[in-house]
Amino acid sequence: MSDTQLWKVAVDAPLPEALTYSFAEPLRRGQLVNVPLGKRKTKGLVLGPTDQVPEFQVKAIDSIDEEYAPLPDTFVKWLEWLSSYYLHPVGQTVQSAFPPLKKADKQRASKRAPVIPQLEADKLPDLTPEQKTSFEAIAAHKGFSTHLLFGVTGSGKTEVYLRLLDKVLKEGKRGLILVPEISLTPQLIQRFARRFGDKIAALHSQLTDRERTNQWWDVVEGRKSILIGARSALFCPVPDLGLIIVDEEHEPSYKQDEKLKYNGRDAAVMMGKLMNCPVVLGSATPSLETWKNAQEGKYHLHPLKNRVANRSLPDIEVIDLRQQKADDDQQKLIIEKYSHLPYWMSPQLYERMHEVMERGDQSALFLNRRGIAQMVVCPACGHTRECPNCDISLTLHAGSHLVCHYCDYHEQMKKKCPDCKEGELEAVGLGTELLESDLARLFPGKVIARADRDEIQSRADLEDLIARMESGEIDILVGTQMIAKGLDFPKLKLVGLVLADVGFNLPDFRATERSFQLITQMSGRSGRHIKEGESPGLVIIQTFNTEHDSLVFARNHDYEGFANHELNVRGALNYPPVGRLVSFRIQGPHLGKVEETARLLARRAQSLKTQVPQYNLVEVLGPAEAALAKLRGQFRYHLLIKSSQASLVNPFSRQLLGDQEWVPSGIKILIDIDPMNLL
DNA sequence: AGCACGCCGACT
DNA sequence: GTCGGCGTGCTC
Repeated sequence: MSDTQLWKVAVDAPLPEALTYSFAEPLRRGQLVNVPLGKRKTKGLVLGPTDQVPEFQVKAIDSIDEEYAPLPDTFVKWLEWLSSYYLHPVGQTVQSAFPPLKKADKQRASKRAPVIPQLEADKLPDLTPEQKTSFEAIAAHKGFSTHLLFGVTGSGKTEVYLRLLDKVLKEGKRGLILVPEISLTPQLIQRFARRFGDKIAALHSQLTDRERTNQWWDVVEGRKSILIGARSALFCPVPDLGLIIVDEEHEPSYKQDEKLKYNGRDAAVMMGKLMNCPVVLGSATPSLETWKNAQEGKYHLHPLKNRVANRSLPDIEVIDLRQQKADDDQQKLIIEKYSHLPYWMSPQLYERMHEVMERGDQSALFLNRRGIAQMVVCPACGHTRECPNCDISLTLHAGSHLVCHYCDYHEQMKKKCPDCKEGELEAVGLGTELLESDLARLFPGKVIARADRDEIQSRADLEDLIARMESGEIDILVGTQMIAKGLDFPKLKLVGLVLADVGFNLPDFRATERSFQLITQMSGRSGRHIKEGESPGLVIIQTFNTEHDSLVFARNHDYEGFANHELNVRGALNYPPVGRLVSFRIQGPHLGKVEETARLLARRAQSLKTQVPQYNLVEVLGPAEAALAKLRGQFRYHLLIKSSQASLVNPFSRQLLGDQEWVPSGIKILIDIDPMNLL
């Protein structure tokens, strides 16, 4: 071997570490190179030179990929942090930093609408005093600092973002704004396009590979100075980054739940730190993680307490669904009068819907369950139809279709119970499809639309629905939480949560937080355009548990009260954000082997605890069958690692997994650092 | 992730 | 006999 330099290269393969290659010519960290790997060729990212001469035969890098200039050092650092923090193979982490196709050599005319529309410039609205204060306080920061823009819905957070971006642009820097995929609608992009014209680029899941590639180059080569996108937009190396904004920072969808299980919000804060620029997190219902950081002074808090134009918050009315006893004659009369209502519709909700529609306004009903019924049960033997691949009951849809909501398995519902062959299967439960058909009966002649994953499959479907809501064609909208977020309809004056309990009882320590957020978001949909003097919008929440923590605080619009209360609850058990959590999932096609490996993992964890003194602050929970014990033919077990000492969980998890040579074949172990979903 | 090797069932 | 099914193992 000659004295050619050795390099650490992160190759595109699921290897825990970078591999060592030689190259006779000069090379730079961040450069994409072509390397041989086994019998094939692949791409790799140069992480840096190394002096360590390995005992095996080192291969040479084939060539430099001339298409890409080396990625900036801070950006490579960010990729390395992602890989090490989330325990994901470094080679597969760095691949996301490149566009899917080769650079286009000439612009070809596309039949698709442009990614960013050309629009007339907007004139600047005046800032409210609160907006002005927040803007100035954030704008005073040049280097890394994290800000929580805590603004109730309708308080004008977006206008603050726009002003901050405008300032950053005037300083010759670039801005990156992350939004949840679901709210990355043409309306939002239009709003940015009206302010910043052709300086905008966008990256989201609806783009073709060619559009994505072109947007990437537009940003990287500086033709566009603001990038707006879903969490994956973080992987576009924006030059001269001066500001990162994460809108709706509490959204669970910022967490990727496969492959590299990163949280876009946390990764954005780390990027701000490495790029030395401010990060603004915006929310009406901040995650407890962010709220805690703001309370402790790690993040700067900027409250926006008032809605613009002094629109008042809607009234929240909680309806107790527990059956009322007919004690007296008057009660009997009332029960008699409303006996035609389905059990899920309270007389109060029914009357309010009538009132709203008589005024020509719209109502919307939410229920976080699709279909007609959660399950079909045989009344004779108690048999429920379950998915053959997943441990979950099949949901009844129109046309007697039974569907698995996890793997999309379909079957036709049989009349007779397939188990005892005697009873006739009965539908139990409630779903959006059932609401829709009941409503059609209760409000004949009214236009009812449904918005759930079955009905709204593409962006075009959603666009169409939005247009029909805006034009006032639709009287009643029924949907899952798909429509709880971000939508803004002037004539929507009543929002109903049909059964709040669906969210209360999920097997997840964040269930109460999620409920609070959902209720608050829903209230944000109602009466956004009330004029001075008009009565405020109305929110009706139906529940069997009127005293649930999330309701008690949400009905008073008391986020701070809720957050402080919930932080105490979490702290008592060291749950995040007070403690840290890592979830290990053990899965495979044979139950016995999965169980055995889960127990082996737990034994390794217990023995690791005794080897390092500080690890007595680490709790090992489980192993236990996962809440979703079987999914797509794979049995699943969980092991949870919890600690009050945040810095311990990552090294503990890394050591626990070790070289993975102890893992038997046919078993996969998936690690989720800071999990959002414990199913 | 690929791409090999390797060891059993049904094919011209 | 051998073509190919996908379980198992390795990649500087």
